[in-house]
Amino acid sequence: MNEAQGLGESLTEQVAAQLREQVTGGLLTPGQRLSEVRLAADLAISRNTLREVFRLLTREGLLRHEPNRGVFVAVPSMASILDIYRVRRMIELPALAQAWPRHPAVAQMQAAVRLAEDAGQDWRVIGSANMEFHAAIVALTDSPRLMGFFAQVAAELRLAFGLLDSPELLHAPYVGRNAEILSLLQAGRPAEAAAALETYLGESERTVLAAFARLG
Amino acid sequence: MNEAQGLGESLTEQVAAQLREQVTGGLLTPGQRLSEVRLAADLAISRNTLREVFRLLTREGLLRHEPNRGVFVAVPSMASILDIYRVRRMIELPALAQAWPRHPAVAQMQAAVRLAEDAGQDWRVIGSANMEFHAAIVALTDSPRLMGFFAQVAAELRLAFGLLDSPELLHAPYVGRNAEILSLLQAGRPAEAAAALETYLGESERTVLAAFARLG
DNA sequence: ATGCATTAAATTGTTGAACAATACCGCAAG
DNA sequence: CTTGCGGTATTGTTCAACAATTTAATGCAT
Repeated sequence: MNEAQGLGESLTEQVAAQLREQVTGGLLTPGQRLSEVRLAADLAISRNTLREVFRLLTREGLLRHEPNRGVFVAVPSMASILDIYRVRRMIELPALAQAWPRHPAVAQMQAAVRLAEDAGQDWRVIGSANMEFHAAIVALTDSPRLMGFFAQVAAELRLAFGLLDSPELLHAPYVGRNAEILSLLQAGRPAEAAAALETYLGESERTVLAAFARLG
Repeated sequence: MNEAQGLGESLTEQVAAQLREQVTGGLLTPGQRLSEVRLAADLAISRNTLREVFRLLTREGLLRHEPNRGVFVAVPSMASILDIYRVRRMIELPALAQAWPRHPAVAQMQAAVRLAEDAGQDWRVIGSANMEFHAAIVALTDSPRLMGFFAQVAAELRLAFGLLDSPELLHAPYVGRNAEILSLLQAGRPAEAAAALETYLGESERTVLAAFARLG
């Protein structure tokens, strides 16, 4: 079990990234139970290593661990979505309002906008680019802790998105807004950019909650 | 290895709590290397279980993991302290400013204040009570994500405190301020309470940074 | 002595098997 | 229909082994 080792990264972290992708990408259904023996066999790793991965992703909030019962894909609730958007406001708004318009992360924001604009109808790429845009906003703070925390929360949100029916409606309307926020920031008007982001988040939250309520 | 099982909690989490306490309590020196075989023997657990614990605490920021070299107790830097206080401001100030004066967490705040007042000269208890006070402030938000994030950051800060020489100076001056903040909140003046907390955090940060600079 | 390549020892990374402890499931009895 | 009981599957934890890598030691040439 040592063929395609990804240079420096331990197997545990590789598999963690892989599983993270599968969970947030919707390949694994929320609530689904993950059998240790079966999943270990599927991933071609040992059960012990898989348990290390489980501990990682459980702390990230993507998996839920019930003692002596197993681990399950976390199932997003209305409360968790409300909480996530609250955290996003608390982090993203000050980050943007206090931003230095020539911060390196602005380039990341621009790259994410371009990526979304050139993505055509591929909502998967659009969604990913959208999240990169907001991660770049948080990167404006130069705070490793905020960036890590946001990445975690963003992963949880992606998990919730995967539960909804029409994902294109959740991302597509916002690529234009991202571009607007970016140009406001580049024009040296961070306060207005933050204001635009606030309405953005409000609408996004409403959309997500509505789509969520439509499921029961 | 199944004598004093702590009712429901898995052994991994028990040991994680134990190690967390040892790290934040200063029993383990920052930078110190933690040998898997030796520590596993000391804790009377298997190496595999210990590795699960390592993964937990590494993600919490208390340990650092260098591939193929081992795990070390994280060593706080000036940058990390600055970052931590920035996060604290961002979380605690809005939490207090928007607080409902009759929120259940107010009781926790009060309990922490009393505990500190009755602690005499035991700076260990005072420091612990102080942290509980601020955790209670975050609990005012009813946000599980913010609470978890704060707990993590607070643990990192305790780790940094352990590095400093006169810990009583870091906590003792602030028990009075905590009481003041609490009474302002109970009096229905959360804005003023938040303002008091802001000066509190500013002074505390300056004190910590000064003590830290005194080490090199 | 100093610098450097090579070998040996120690440690981490990962696996597989084993067993205990717990939860799950079907079935019989009341 | 519920309760109690056993059998089975799964998780929790340990142990022993080996591969891979780092660290230390050794010896040699300068």
